[in-house]
Amino acid sequence: MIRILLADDHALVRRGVRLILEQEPDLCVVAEAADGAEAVAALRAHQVDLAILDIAMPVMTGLQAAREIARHREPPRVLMLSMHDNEQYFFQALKAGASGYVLKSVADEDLLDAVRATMRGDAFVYPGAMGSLARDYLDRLRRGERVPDTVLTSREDQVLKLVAEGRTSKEIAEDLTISLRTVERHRENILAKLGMRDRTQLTRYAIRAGLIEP
Amino acid sequence: MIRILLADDHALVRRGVRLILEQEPDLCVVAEAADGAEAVAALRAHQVDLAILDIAMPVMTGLQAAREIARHREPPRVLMLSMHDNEQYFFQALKAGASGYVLKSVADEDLLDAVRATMRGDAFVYPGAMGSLARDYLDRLRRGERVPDTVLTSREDQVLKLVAEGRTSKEIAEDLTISLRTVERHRENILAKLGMRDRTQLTRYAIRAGLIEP
DNA sequence: CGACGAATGGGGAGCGCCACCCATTTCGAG
DNA sequence: CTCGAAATGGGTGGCGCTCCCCATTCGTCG
Repeated sequence: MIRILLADDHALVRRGVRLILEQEPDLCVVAEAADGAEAVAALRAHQVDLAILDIAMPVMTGLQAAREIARHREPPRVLMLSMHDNEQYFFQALKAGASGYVLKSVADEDLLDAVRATMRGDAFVYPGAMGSLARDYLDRLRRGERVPDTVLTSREDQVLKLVAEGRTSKEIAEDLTISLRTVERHRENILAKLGMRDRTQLTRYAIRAGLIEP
Repeated sequence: MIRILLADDHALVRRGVRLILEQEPDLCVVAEAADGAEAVAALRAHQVDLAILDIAMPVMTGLQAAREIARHREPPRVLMLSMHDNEQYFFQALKAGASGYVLKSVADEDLLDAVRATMRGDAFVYPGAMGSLARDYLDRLRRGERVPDTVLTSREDQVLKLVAEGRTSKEIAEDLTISLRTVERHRENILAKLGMRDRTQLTRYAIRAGLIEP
């Protein structure tokens, strides 16, 4: 019997996925959560074998929750649920310690396959239409190549979130109690790392990355 | 027997909502669609009493599909499914001829209630946590007051889309072969109408409105 | 017809954003 | 211990964005 924690901010989606999962006799959803913080809390209250986390959730995103969960003594497996076939997400899920990455656009059989593959201990699972960048990445991993780490630092993530929310550099500097120049420095580094040129692209990226809600 | 068309770009969500609906003996999902264009096409092929449309879909959004459907001779009822409790969406759904507006964050019973209320011919339905602005709006409608039309013009929509994609005013002016000053004029009007102050907020709005993908 | 909104265009002021240059401190990995 | 990466801070210049002012030409609706 596989005990599952299901986290998604939309009750309707949660209910639907639960019905899909519980059509299988050996799968049982023992807890639900509407955001990342609830998910982490639920893990303390319930014995869970597998956590299925939506990426885009308020309060704490699925990615943040996965990082938190990975620090436990006996962490459950983690399957990330995502809206879009986005490579940045995929990389971050990988780094956050997830065992799989499933798109909401896949069929229900693919979700069930991913659940079983993950519980068997298979390597990183990504069923359905796999993006070419993601496939390249997994191929290179299997060949033992190391890949450049393009992910932002935690401070840059923090600044990016505020930028994408529409705050000005001055406001961000006051929030973080650092100099205006340092905020602008972080912004420059973020733009350069992501190959972008202005705030609007950062906003869309932050939404894709689950840092903010649309 | 109520025959339902279900349109959502995520197969997993579609499957889940279908399971919720078909727990009721008198509800039957006779067709599914992954975008607005498919939904409109499916209506020609099937006899449908109720169309449940997700707002955010590729190719053609649920709002565009609803406007299209409203032009039919005997249009089915339309229930909009939305991710967020956003007033702009709500207004647009109303104008597009929808009979109801249901948040994905509501419980499954609320969805079923909305389906039945809509089929009974009840006025605009909005179960669950209703935003204060939306409630005001419906109250004023019931009292017969007329409300100001805050929706953007088609030209403004066009400019907004390009702004949200990160194009500069100069680039937009070249695209639309109009003056730089006219583009800036449109931008000012858009910001004023929506009560926003910069491009990042416009980007998030455009994503919520389904004008662009994240 | 007259009024109003939509679309078009212009000038100017102020500030935020982004790109380029420079630096120091701290901390962890090799 | 040394080297690099992360975080901190400074200066300068150009251009984009936003907010004021102004205008004309169309439609449409009462």
